[in-house]
Parts: sequence; structure tokens; C-alpha cells
Amino acid sequence: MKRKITLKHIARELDVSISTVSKALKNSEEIGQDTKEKIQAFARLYNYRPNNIAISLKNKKTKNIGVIIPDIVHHFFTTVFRGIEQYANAKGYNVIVCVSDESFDKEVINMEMLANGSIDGFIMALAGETQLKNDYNHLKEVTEQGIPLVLFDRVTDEIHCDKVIINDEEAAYLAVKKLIASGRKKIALVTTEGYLNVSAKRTEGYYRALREHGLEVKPDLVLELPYQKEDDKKSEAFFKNRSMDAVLCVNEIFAVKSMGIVQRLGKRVPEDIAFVGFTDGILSRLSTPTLTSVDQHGELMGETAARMLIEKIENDHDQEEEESYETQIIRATLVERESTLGQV
Amino acid sequence: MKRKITLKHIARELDVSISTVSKALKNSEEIGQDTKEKIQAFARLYNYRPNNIAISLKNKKTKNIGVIIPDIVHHFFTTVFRGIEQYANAKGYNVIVCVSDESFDKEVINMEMLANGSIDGFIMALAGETQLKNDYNHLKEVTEQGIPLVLFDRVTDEIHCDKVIINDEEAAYLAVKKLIASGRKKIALVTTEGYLNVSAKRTEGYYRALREHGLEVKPDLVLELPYQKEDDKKSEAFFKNRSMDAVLCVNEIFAVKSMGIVQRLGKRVPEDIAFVGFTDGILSRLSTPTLTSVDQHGELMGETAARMLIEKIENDHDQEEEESYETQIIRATLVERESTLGQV
DNA sequence: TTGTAAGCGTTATCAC
DNA sequence: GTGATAACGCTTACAA
Repeated sequence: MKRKITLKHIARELDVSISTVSKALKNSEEIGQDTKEKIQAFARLYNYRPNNIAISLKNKKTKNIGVIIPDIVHHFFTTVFRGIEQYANAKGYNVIVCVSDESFDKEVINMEMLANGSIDGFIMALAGETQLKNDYNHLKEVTEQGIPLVLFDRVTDEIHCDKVIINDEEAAYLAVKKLIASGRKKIALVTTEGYLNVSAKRTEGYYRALREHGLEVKPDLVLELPYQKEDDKKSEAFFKNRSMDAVLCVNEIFAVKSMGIVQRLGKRVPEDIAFVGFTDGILSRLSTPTLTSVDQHGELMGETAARMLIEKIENDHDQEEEESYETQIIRATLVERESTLGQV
Repeated sequence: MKRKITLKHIARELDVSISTVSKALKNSEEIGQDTKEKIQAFARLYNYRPNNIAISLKNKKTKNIGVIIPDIVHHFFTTVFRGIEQYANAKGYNVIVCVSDESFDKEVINMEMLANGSIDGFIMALAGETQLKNDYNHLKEVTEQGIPLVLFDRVTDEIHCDKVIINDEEAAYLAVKKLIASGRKKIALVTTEGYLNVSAKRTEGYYRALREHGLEVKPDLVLELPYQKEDDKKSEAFFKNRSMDAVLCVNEIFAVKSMGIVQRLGKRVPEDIAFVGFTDGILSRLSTPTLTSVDQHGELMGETAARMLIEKIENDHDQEEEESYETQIIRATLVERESTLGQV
């Protein structure tokens, strides 16, 4: 087993001082040509690599960024993560991920773990529970310590920091508007219980589109489902007992499931009922019929978040006080597929 | 901005030495009751938290584990990751993820970055390119340095280390056997090009099942598709021009796509053609018809890998030389759904 | 009971 | 040109 070699080893072996070795390896002008060559050759031979931890301690920079997301087995978060990871990596940063599992406590614990020196900044989407509790002290503490923070998707007005969101309200509005333009009149909504931030905004957009086009807003055309738990009974009853010609769903899982239920009830998609989902993932592309869906551009979102964060991290030293925070809005786009084909 | 406080600050403030503070905060018997209380109160007040980096440097343990996977927007890897993350977190470890993107170079770079002190051990699945090149020097170096490594799913015999795999060959064998038992006789295979390890094993299982049941092995009933790129033309031609009554696919994406194509060609699933996929993910549950699929138990796999790794990490100090490596086999299970219903 | 000092691996400043 | 020294934040023998 060849253990990792340190400056000290090289110094001892070549009978020079540690600082000489350090400088030689940085090709410093101070060091004589022959000594440099000798040291560099030795270092190469033994495959010397500086110890990241020691450098972190010295520089007070870890070159790590902490990402805390509610769930990892989830297309959207995964996509955002890829955007973060790619950008960060290109900039020489590593990414430490923690999953809050929608739990407030886990979010707090993970944040505290990472905040004690492990990372230079955070990128996160709030846990559902955190949004419900409306308790953001853990975020406040972190920002007060001067650790840069970027929130994405699941954000809050309570915290002043950089944010990246999509135009949820508008995207839903535009999707519904399109349905209306194609002749649909009885448009239902399938959304989540418990009012996650984003679902709430999408719901607003849905209502606004109806109102602005003089369509009646019927509360009984709105179905609220639990966020993760499967509950097909409720959906079946909903679709069986109501008349509608289009459905907006706040995510693609709800949409694909609903399409399945509706088709089993003998209705045709899109002829009888059109469907639009959010989160343009693999399900949308592979369902039958393929699903028209709002693409949230997760990867771009992640990249944007990472860019904002790294920007803050690397400029932190000078402008101490002139805190200026930005909210970037990623414009969602509607990807049209079979589930909304045709004019009614 | 309240900057993070250190032992030194506390010591200076309370006019004691750093070591006294350190000991007091660990509730050491050495320190007098009143001093302890004074120090602890002060620390609590200013919310003192030890700096992880300093501790890492001291202990030569980072409490981080490095995970390198080919892709993150991928149900199976994501599931494994969740298993790793949960177990690791419960044991007080954080997880640093790097994505190799199926690239050999990225895999090497990421490994080297992390190996220089950032992590205590690796869990990884090999990049496709790495398996093709058959070059594992980066893994060798890491293990020779005494950094524990656990490979999962995409493994290699070239490296001696702990491994976690599923019984791919057997799982495919059993799936095909089941198809045969239900009366299917002309069974096709949809697999990946380039022979990823796992696909190759599944292919073997497919062949073995046919042979053992006296069915003819027809090479033209085997379709090889590119791993990621969409190429529907090829599939369409395949299904249009051949007669078959069942299909085994090496992943659920291939399966769901194929089902779509076949249905568009006017055939019924499962009446005319039965389908079985691998990777029991969300697609399998939500496709129409729902897909019978081999559950690879990713989460268990991740948890197992994390357990093996942490075990090695925490026992490294004593048994230096008596290297004993283990290969855990997770038994895949067939989840039967609509796509294989009924007897022919 | 408290403090001093060395050490983890590096870098930077200053002396020789 | 080269080396000693201090520092990053913490732990821990060992002194006092």
C-alpha cells in the first residue's frame, strides 16, 4: 500500500525544507533551477497531490457546494441537480448532496452539518414541511454567518437571498389559455394537497386564465391529491362523476395517472379530454398518448443557481455589506404532444 | 453578520487557554465545574460549532463518502443513491456525488479530485466508456492508497474490492422462463449496443432460458439499440417485420417504447405480445398497460454498498493487510403487471 | 485544575 | 536561493 505522500515526506527525503518543496512545486522564482527539477521529479515519481483538506483549512474555502433537496428520486430535482453539478464541476467545485425527504428536521440537521465548514455555499429547494411550518431560522442563521445561499423552485419571501424560480403562475395560465383557444370549455385542475408554493402558483394561473376568458370557476372541477401517496380511488371518483373536456395537472405523474384512469373509463384522449402536465420528463414523452407538458428547464435552473452561487462565493471578500440579491425567473415552455392534439 | 466563532475566540474572551476551552466543551473531568459552566454557557450563547475541516485534518477522516455514477437523471442510479444517502447520513456521513456522464476522463478526474483527502471512501458504478476501454488504473491507484472502494452494478473483475451486484443473468433467465411457462414461444430480446456488462449478462440469461427449454435461438429476434440516443426507426422495422409473442427488454424505457410501437402497429399487449422490462421504476407502474418488470432493488443495493464501505472505513486502522473482499448479490424480483397477464 | 506545545498539511512572510 | 516560523482550528499528551 503506497500511502499518500506529503510535503514533509518529500522535504525529509530530499533533505530540504518544507517551504522549499512547497515553493518548488509552485514553480516559484525564488527556488534554484536544479532544486526545483529535483523536487518536481521526485513529486511526480511519487505522484504527490496536495491535500484538499489542508488547503481548505488554510484558505477557508472548501470548493464544495452543498445542495439540499426534498427528494432525489424525482425527475425535476434530478434534472436541476445535473445542471448544478455540471456547472459547479466545470468551475472546480464538488457537490455535496443532502436529501431533506420533505422533512423540516432533516433539512435543519443537514444544513447545520454542512454549515460548519464543509461547504462554501448552499443551493436548496425547501422541504414541504418547512414551507408548511413557515420556519426559516436555519436559513437565517446560515445567511447571517455570511454563507451564500441560493434558493430554487421552492422558495420563500422570508429570506433575502438569490433565488431561481420559474414563472409558475404564468406557465399554468398560458397552458390553460391554450386549452381554451383550442375550444375546451370545462377545464379541470389536478393539484397537490397542503399547498406547496409552486402548486399554489400554478393553481392561481389556472384560475386567472378561466376568469379572463369568462369561464366559470367551479371548485368541484379541482382535485387535490396527496403529494406522494398513491390514492387512485379519489381520482377515479373525481373523473367518473364530472363532465370535463380538459385537465391541467401540476405534475406529470398526476397527468399520466389521470390519463390512464380516464381511458379506462372509456374516454378518449385527446378527443374527449385533453391533458396538460407540468415537469416535462420521461413520462411525458413515453406515455400513451404522449403528454403535452410544461418544461421547467430544470437543467438551466440548476446551472443558473450554481452560477449565482459561485459568483457570490468568489466575490464575498470585498463587498461585505452591500448585499444585493437577485431573483432569476426561468421561463417555462409548453411542449405540445398528442394529449392536446386537435381543435374541439 | 455574526461570523463563526472558534475556540480561540472563546479562549480570548474568557481569558483561558484554548485547550481548556476544548476540554470544557467535551465535558472533560479535568476541568473545574465552574470554568466548564462558564465556557459552555458562552459557547451556547454564541452558538459555537466545531469546524469540520479542522477536525478532518486532525483525524484524517472526513466523514464524507464519494459517489461516482454515470448519470443522475436515471431512475436506477437515483434509487441506489437514495439508499446510499440514507444509510450514510444515519451513520453521520455526508455524500459527495460526481457524475461521470459515461465518460472515462470525467471518471478519472472526479476520482482524483476526491481522492486527495476529500473523502474517506468511494462507492461507484463504472462509466460505459471505462468498461469499453477496460482501463482501471484510476481505481487501482485509489485502492493502493488504501482508500476503501465499493463497486455496484457496473463492476469489473480487474479490481479487487467489495462489490454489490444483482443476479442479472438469473433474473433474465427467470423472466424468460416465466414467459415460456405462460405459453410464449417466440420470445424477442431488446438490449443495448456496446455490451454494457449488465446487458450482456441479461442477454446470457435470455439465451440460457431459451436453450434449456428447447426453444430455437434466433439472432434476428434480438434487437440492439444505442444506450441513450433515441432511434425509433430501428425498433419500428424490427417489430414490423418479425413474428413474436413476447419480448424481454433490458430496461424499462426500451420496454415502454417498444410497447408503444407495437400497439401502434395494431397488436395488443399482452394478448398478442407480452412484455417484460428491467428496472422497476415509475414508467413500469404508469405505462399502459402497466409493465411487468424486474425490480433491481436499487435502494437496498445502495444501502448495502454504503454499509460495506463504512464498515471498511471504520475498521481500516487495525487489519492493514488482511484484505478480504466480498461480493454481495442482491436478488432481483419480478413484479408482475398487466403486460404479461394471461396464458397463451 | 489549567496551560503549553506539538501536530494534522499547507501557504505566506520574513530572515538568513 | 533557502529555511524558519506562524497561521488556519482543533485535539491531546505532557507540564506546571
